[in-house]
Amino acid sequence: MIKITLPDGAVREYREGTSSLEIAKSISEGLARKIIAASVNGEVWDATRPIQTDASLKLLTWNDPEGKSTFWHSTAHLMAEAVESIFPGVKFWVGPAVENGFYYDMDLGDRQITEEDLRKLEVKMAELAAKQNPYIRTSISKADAIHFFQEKGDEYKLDLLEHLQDGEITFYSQGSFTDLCRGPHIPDTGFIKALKLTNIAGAYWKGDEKNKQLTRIYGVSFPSKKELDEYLLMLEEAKKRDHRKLGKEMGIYTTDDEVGQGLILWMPNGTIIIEELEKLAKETEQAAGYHRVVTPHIAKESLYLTSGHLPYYQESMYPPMELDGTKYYLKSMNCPHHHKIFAAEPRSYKELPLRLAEYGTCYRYEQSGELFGLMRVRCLHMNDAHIYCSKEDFAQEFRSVNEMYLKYFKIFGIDKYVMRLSLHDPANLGKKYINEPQLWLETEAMVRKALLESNTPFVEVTGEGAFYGPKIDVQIWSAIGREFTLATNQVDFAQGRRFKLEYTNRENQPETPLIIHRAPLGTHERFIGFLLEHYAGKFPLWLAPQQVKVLPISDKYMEYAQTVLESLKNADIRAAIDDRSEKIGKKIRDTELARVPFMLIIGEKEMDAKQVSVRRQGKGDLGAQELDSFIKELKTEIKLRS
RNA sequence: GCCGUUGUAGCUCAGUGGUAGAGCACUUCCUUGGUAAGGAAGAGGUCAAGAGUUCAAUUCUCUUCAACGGCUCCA
Repeated sequence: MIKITLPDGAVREYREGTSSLEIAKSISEGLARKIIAASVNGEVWDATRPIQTDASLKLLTWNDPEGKSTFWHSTAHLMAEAVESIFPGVKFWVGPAVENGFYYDMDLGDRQITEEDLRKLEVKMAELAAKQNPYIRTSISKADAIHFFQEKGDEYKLDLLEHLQDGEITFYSQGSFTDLCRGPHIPDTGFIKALKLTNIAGAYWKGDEKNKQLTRIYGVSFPSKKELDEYLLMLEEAKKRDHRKLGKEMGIYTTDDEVGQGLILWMPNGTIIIEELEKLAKETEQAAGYHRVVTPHIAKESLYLTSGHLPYYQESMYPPMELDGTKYYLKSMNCPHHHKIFAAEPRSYKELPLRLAEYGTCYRYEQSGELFGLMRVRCLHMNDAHIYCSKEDFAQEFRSVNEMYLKYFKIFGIDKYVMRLSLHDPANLGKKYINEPQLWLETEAMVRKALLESNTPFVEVTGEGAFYGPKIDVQIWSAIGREFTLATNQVDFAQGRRFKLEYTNRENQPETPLIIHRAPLGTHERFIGFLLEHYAGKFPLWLAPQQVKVLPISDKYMEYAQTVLESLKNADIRAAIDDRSEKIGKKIRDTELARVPFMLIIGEKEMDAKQVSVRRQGKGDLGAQELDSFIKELKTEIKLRS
C-alpha cells in the first residue's frame, strides 16, 4: 500500500499502481470527470499514470493553470493528428501550450495551408475528439525512438532526440498519431468539447531567422462551448480597447502612406495629450534637479562610431545621408548628444550628479513587420534623461529614478506591470553587446543589489540588455496581449569611457562618471498608445483632449451658452459648444460617445438662475450649480491630476 | 525582412466579368425639443497603385504599396 497526501493534509492509503484518476473516483465520480492531470510530488503527471510510491497529490482541473496548459498541449496533439490525416507526410517540430491556447510548428513541404484548411481541420479535430481516444504514454529507448523517426524521415524530431538522454524518452499516442513528448496529457480526447484554430503564421525553426521557416498553426480549446463563446466575446471586447481603433476614433493620431510607415502624425487631440505629459515631466524633473537640454536630430558618423551605435546598433538606424563627403545619421538615441553636452565643459565632482533631460526625437529603422500602431514606430519622442554620477552616488540615483517611476505610475493608476532586470547574453559579446565581460558582470551585480535593497520585485532575463549595459524594463501588455517595454532605466558603463568623459574628483584626479539612462514615461508614442488602452479612451480630466462640452437645449439659450463657454476658456479649460439644431438627448449621446468628461446643459432654468447643469461622462446628471464653483472644482481636479 | 490574410465613401461593411450600394458621419432645409439616436433632401468613390488576360476588369492573373495576425527584432 502507498500513502497519498492530499492538499488539505488528509492521508489516504491505496494499493501501489493506483492512478490519480482512480483516486479521484474514490473521492467522487463528479470530481473524476473534471480531472485533467495531477500534480504528483510537485510534478505534473497524466491522471492515468500509476503512482508507485508514497506521494503528495493535487488533482488538477481546467481551473488550474497547469490543467489548462495540459489541456491545450493535448489539443495540439489532436491537431497534429488531424493535420497528418489531411496532409500526409507532414513533419512536426514542437507543439506547446501558450498563454491563450497552443500552437504546433510543422514542415508541410511545398504545400501551403489556407484559412479554408483550418476550417476543415477544425471539423476533423471535432470528429477525432468525439472518439474519446485515450492518450497513451510509453517509455522507449533512445535507439528505438531514433529508429522510429528515421523510418518516418523526420529530421526535426531526430534533432530533438539528440538532446535527450536514454531512459527519459517517452512517446504519447492517441488515435493514429504518435509523438515524441514529455507529456503530460489529458486522459482522452473526449475532454475537448470546443475548439478554434485561430491563425496561420510562419515561424523560424528554433526561432532563428537564418533557419527555414516552418508553418505554425495557433488554436485554442475549451472543455465546453460556453467557455469558447466567452473567450471569443472577450476578444471582441479587447478589440474595442485597441489603441489603433480608439486613436483613430478620437482623432489622436493618423498615418499616411506618403509620409511613411511607422511615422506618426499627431492630430490636435493627440498633441494636447503630448503637451500635458511634457508638462508633467518638466514639473517632475525640475523638482528632482534635472536640467533640460535640446539637441539636433542628426549627427555625423563619427559620433555614432564613438558611442558604439554603428558597431552594435546599426541595423536599427536609418541609412546615412552624405553631404560634402561626410555621412550624417538620424539619431536613434539621445545619449551621444547629451554626452557631448557633458563634455563641453570641465566638470567637477561638485556638479555631480548632473542630470540632463530632453523629450528627444529619435528615428529607428524598425523592420516593416514589427511596426504596430503607436506601440512600435519609426519616429519616437523619448522621455529621456542621462544622469552622470560617481560610483558612490549610483545607488541613490538609481533608487530616485525608480521612485520617480512609481510616482508616475500612481498618477496613471498603473498597477499591472512587471519589472524586468535585463542582462547581456555572454554568447553575443562583441556582436550585440560591448565586449567587456567583467564590467558587464560588475554592473549587473550593482543593479541587482540596488533593486534588492529597495525591495523592488523583479524578474531577470538574459539577452535583453542594451548594448552598453544592463537595464530595468517595465513590461506591460497591450489590449490584444502583446508585451511591451513601457519604461526603462539603464546603466551604462561603456559610453563614459568611449567618450572619454571625465570629472575631477575630491582628490583632484580625473574620473569617468557612471551614466544612468532613464525614460520613465517611455516614449510619447508607446505611452499614449498604452494610456488609450489603459483608460479605454476615457482619459482623466487633466489629459482629456476636450474637457467640457456646453450643450444648449435649444438655440434660444445659445447666447448664454456662449458666455459660459467664454468663462471656461478664460479659465484655460478645453471646452466647446454643440450648436447643432439637435435635441438634447442626441447631443448628450454624441458627447458621451466622444468620451468628453463633462457636459454642461444649458436651458431656460439655467439661464434664469445664471447656473449650469452638470453631467459627468459615464455618471449622469449631477444637478445644477454656479458656474464659478464648477470651474473651481474642475481646476482643482486638473491640478491634482486625479 | 519572413509566413499568412486583407485593401470598395470619413467610419463600419454589402456587392458584381458589362465602370457601384447600405447604415452612421457630413451639408442644407424643417423642427426649438430638458439628460444616450426628431424628420426630409443632398453631396460624397479612378472600387490601394501599376501592368497583363479579355470586346469589356472594381471583379481573373502578376507586381508594388499599405494594413492586420504571427515569427525574428525592440522603447
